[in-house]
Amino acid sequence: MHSLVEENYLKALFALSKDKGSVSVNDLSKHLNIKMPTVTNMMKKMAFKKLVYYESYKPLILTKKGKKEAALIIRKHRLTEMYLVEKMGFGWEEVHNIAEQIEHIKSPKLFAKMAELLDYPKFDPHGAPIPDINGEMEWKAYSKLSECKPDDMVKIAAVINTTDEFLKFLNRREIHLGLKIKIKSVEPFDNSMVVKYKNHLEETLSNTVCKRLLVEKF
Amino acid sequence: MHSLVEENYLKALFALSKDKGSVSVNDLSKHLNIKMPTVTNMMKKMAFKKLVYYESYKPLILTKKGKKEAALIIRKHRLTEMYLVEKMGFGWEEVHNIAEQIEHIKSPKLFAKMAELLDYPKFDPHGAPIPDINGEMEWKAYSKLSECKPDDMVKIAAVINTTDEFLKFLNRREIHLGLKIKIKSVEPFDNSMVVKYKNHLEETLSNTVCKRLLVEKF
DNA sequence: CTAATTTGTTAGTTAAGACTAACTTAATAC
DNA sequence: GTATTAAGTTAGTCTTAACTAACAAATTAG
Ligand SMILES: [Mn+2]
Ligand SMILES: [Mn+2]
Ligand SMILES: [Mn+2]
Ligand SMILES: [Mn+2]
Repeated sequence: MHSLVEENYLKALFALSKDKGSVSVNDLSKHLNIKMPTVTNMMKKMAFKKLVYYESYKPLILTKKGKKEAALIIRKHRLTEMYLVEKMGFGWEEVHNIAEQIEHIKSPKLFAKMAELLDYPKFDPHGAPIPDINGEMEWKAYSKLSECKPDDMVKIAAVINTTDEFLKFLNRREIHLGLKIKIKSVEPFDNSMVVKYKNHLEETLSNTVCKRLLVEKF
Repeated sequence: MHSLVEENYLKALFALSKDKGSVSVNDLSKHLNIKMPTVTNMMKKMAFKKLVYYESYKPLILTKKGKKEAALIIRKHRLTEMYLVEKMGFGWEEVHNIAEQIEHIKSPKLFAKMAELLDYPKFDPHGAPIPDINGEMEWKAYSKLSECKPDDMVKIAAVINTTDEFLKFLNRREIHLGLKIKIKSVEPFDNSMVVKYKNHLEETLSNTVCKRLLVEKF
């Protein structure tokens, strides 16, 4: 088994390599708030464990094994978040920090039970996909709300770059997963949007907000 | 806050000082499976933090602060066990190892929620009392089944020195908390008991077993 | 009461995982 | 194409929490 520390490196590598497929020592260092020499050291250790490909001065790449183990930790994280929201009554803005700890619990049975009680959920409370027991996961082809046009009718499918503050902001605006939104207009100078939903007939959302909302058109 | 390691020392000190009120370095060392010099070192560190009274060659005594913090960890442990059994469908023999990990989670809200959902339980699945939010707890005046006499009618109130194996043994015999038992006879040479309960009309329980079962007479 | 045994302490070592300082390689700017 | 800046590595240090070996104190036995 891996230490809690290694597990957090794995998750960070996985998250950061989303697009390019590789990560720089610098990025990883910043993401984890750990100085670069410490990261270099840990990468050598994890390379020895076949979790990551490491060569001096080259980008870091997760091995197949590393990717799978990362995905399984993310599975535990997202199952936990879903469990806390669905079965214990937490708000979606409260669960990340608890899941950050519980994801390291060693008990396949606990997470199997969560999955069972939740009826094998496919998404976490923020709309992110929950990897299956083999670490397989795929993001659906969502668009960002910021890329939509006036008169588009969309449904909120996921929230990205979620901080507690951002989620509390959405709570105050009564914006949640599954919400149907109509785009009334887009301000050309700051790309903010005026949208309509439920009993909010004219709500303005900044581009910062719109870039963090993934939507499905319908 | 304290480290996971310190928390485990606190729990061990609390558990071992049940009777005498103090613990030897040797006992603590054996209980935690940690060599004596390591324990001595840790006691000095915890004495500095005012968790334990420590003087060379004297028995270890928890401070009021140490006792309270230990009790609050035990509260988290027992709430978790109760939650796993009552809300997630685990057997009483499956929950200890999970609780051993979850007791270290830093989230007052998680445990507040468990307590609320369980309707502020007073006992864990093994009959042990759950300390309140101030770390207060008291064992009721139970007797050991081994100390009962023929023809006594008793109710199983708690199980002590619980190992998974012992609990599985009780499962096979259909012995559980709340079960009403009649003592038919006691074998004088090995103190084993012949008892009657439910549809078990003549079950023999060894003294080892009877010493681990706490009962209420009625 | 002394001897043997058990218990406890001191000193020194180790591994994990962090850090800083100094140096090297790679990337970017001019 | 050299100079500057940014990124990455090496070497050495620190803290936590473990260990062993050696010694000292306390307890128990005869
Ligand atoms: Mn999360
Ligand atoms: Mn984590
Ligand atoms: Mn337990
Ligand atoms: Mn524990």
